[in-house]
Amino acid sequence: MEEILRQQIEKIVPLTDDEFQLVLSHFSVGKYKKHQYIVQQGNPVPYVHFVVKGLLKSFYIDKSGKSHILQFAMEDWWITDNQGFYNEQNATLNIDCLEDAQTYYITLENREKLCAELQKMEFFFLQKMTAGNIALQNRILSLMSKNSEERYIQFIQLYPDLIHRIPKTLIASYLGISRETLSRLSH
Amino acid sequence: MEEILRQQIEKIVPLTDDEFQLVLSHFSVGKYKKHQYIVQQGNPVPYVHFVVKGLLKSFYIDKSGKSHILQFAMEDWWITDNQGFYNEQNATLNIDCLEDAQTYYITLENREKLCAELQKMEFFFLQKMTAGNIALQNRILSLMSKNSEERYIQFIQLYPDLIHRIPKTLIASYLGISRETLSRLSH
DNA sequence: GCATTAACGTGATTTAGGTCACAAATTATC
DNA sequence: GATAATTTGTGACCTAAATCACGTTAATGC
Repeated sequence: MEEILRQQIEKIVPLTDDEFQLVLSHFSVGKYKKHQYIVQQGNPVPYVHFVVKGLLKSFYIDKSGKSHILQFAMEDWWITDNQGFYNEQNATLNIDCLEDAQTYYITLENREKLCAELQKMEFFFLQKMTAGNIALQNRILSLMSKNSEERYIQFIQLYPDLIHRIPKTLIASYLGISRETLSRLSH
Repeated sequence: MEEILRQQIEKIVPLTDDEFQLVLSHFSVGKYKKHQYIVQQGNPVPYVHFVVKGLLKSFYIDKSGKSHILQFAMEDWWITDNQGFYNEQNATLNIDCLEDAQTYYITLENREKLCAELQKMEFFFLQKMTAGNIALQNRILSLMSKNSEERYIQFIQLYPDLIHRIPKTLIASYLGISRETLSRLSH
């Protein structure tokens, strides 16, 4: 399982065995069951999670009670409520497990410590954050410029693996359309 | 003008005079006129710009020819086509000036050099990128959970300064609604 | 293995917002 | 300062997608 984290980091910066052990020592392992919440609206957000097994989603519940999925996270993905975590505020999002899951998680303090001890990790996080920005900007443009069907097709292209692991209802919620509309699209 | 850049950085990391001179030496100054393009779809994106004067917008033109505004940038804001700049690809966005503008701009190479020479600048860029992520995620949730009127009200709250500098047509394009709908909202 | 819950499909109806068209008002530009 | 260009408002009409309401099928949990 550790290997997944190591490979994820080494896609961006090479690590010696010792360095990876140092990295690892700043993380903890968490195991969660399907339906379990790891972040809840209104509560603190102590960790960022790197998923090594399973599938999670982060979502926002609006004032009318409707739920909107911001992110899915499967193996090799990071997930947290960014606003809560980085600004040390209470969560505005919820995160729960769609499948039994295992993560490596880290606190803000340990993340900063790690970056101070191993400069290249700061570069790693900057690269990840940059890639995240690009993806988010593309999602915004997609929401603004594409209709339901185009967004669904794009989702299939971007995340072919997820289609078979996630109920259509949740994909609809991620795409910002109703489950009925999505049902009528998918032929 | 330099002072705006310095203050922007010092909001996050303190700098000595020498350090700031080092920072500054990696940037160049650009002056642009209203309607001038500084990034164009299909061309390389050599710089990130820090705006010290004026107002710019980045926008995407979809396949049906409609334009969607991704970002405005006035004094104290950063702007580029992230995907083009960081991945060294051709631009998918356009950036032009809504007012005569002046920026400090930096290449990817100089940015990396600067981070290597002055570690705290990497921390600075990471903080900025993180704040950007949070803002983008909120915008996505806003697009998914709020109607036109709510998004317009939110825009006014977030960017009260911009309301009087930007035609409503462009605000509509930023919010993802038609100018006619916005016109009917604003009483 | 059965009961409960969640997922999915589909019709009928509603609605927020888009599109088209035109006129008035405001702002740039030479 | 006159002319052109842009911005704004508003009516009439249209449409993509939401909502409501069923029934059916597939998972899931004990």
